[in-house]
Amino acid sequence: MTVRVRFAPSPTGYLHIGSARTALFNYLYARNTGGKFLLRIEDTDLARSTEESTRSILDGLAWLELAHDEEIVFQSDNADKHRETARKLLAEGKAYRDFTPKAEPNDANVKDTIKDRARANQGEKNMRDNPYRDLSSEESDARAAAGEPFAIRLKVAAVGKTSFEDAVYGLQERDYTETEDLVLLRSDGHPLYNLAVVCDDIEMAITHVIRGQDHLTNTHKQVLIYEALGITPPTFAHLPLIMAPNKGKLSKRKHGEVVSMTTYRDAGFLAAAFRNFLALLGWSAGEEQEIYTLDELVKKFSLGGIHRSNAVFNFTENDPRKWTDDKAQWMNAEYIRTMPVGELMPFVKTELKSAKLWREEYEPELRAVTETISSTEDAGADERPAGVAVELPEHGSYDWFVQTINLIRQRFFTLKDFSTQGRAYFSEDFDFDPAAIEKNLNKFPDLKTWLPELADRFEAEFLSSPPYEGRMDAALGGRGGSLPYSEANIETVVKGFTEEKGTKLGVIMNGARTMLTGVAVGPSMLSVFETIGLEKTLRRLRSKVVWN
RNA sequence: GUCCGGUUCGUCUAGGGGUUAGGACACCGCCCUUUCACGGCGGCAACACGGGUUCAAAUCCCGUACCGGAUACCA
Repeated sequence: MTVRVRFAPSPTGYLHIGSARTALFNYLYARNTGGKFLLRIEDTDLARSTEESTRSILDGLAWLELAHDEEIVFQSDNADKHRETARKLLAEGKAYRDFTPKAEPNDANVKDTIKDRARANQGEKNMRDNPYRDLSSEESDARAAAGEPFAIRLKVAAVGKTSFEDAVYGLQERDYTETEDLVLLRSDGHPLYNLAVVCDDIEMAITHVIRGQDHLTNTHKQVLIYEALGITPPTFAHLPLIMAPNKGKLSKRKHGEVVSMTTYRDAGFLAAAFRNFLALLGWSAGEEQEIYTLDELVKKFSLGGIHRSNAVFNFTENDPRKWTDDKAQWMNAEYIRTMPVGELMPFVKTELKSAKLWREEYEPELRAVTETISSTEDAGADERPAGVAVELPEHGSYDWFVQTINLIRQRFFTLKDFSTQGRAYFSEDFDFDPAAIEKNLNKFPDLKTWLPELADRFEAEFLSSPPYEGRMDAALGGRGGSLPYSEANIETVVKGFTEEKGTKLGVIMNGARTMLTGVAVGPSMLSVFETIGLEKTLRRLRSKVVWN
């Protein structure tokens, strides 16, 4: 029997971290077993469901690249079938009409109301004391025919228990006395969640239900419905919950953006990195590896590796550096620094494009490196040991653009960094970090004259030379010196200059870094000089904009 | 309240009778270095508690505590 699993979100908000992880696990299980991963939108509660939410959830799944098989099922489309099923159970005497008038819910905090009621009823409530439970079918029919409103409830036996073997939590048992005669159909004819889910799961031939642990008690109710229908329930696998840092519930309302998938997409996270992070929240392969390709996750995933205890998703509100989980951030940085450049390149392109920093002349290089990677995919790029940095390409084997991306990504955390911290590599219009100015320039006022002097020295010594001449830094029209503008030569010249001035190398280098890139952090300054190119180096060292 | 579930470093976790209780992130220190949020090396840091069973318990059993979930004519 082929495995068929489904991800069944209710469209009442964006895709949040918990559901994203549920979707991922379903996806991994389907791919691992060669089964199907289906998607069902549980929009039974029309009042709360919105099309916008559906779209947002679909966006989130698309971003995570969790493609579903087959058509999306909208639960509301099946309402007639749900009603029919309820009527069938009624006709068979497995359900009954409850003519009790509907109690208006106290909207304020439903949860508390329910809790209070449950507490109040404690000890004396008999789950089988509904006066309509044993009404004769004649009387029940007559009252219904007379137009009296009724809900349909499942008739749960007085003695016995439901049980099922959960793939994660093991044998689960619940005495019937703990389960009320649940409502299948509302008095307005609306099918309720548990009925709808069971009907749809049967209809979709779902073999494994993988969902959050908060559904554990629903499962008992659903098992009851399966039994009434005479159908063998699927295998259930309940997932531990993802909690907020205070171990409380992670909620959209309370925690907002930090739990939304779109936040991570927009913050410059790589889907692959976030997926990797998510996979390790509540599941482990039982080994010490941290970085997994999707293929590896698919290969290694098993329900047995799912934990039983909840996991905390750590973040600190109002701390820009720790706004989300440390490990998620580290994971993303790790991917950005170590994934094959060719794989990273399309994302960089998108980022630069949206910041209006992309130039068509980068395109051929991008294509070259992307193709190189994909054509050697099986042989090398993907086989690199996890966590090991990709070696820089041979000098000159790639062009300026790829070389530069490869250089600057070493210190980046998100895709955003390419257009913010890395902006000076692609545009003349970049900002200066005030902290960098303070630390690297203002503290050494001599730099105001020294740096333009350094520019003069560069101009006298260097020739704008291969492989970085031409296109990226305009020729100096023969005014330059004769040395190639390369790291080794730059080092000699800068060291000589530093000695003349009787200062420390760091002072000159850091000052130059700030002038050239606007920030205080980056790769080796010698590489930066070379990468920025002679012409821009001269112009930026002589710039007056930061001095006042 | 009741039912169900859980509890290993701050966090994610490995380990399921004998381990110096391992890894990752974070943090701290040192090294590299012109800086740095890269890299290298190192450090800090955990079996919730109490009883059993056993030669031996983080591991098995019972209880307690704490945390979480569920208790709807919501999903």
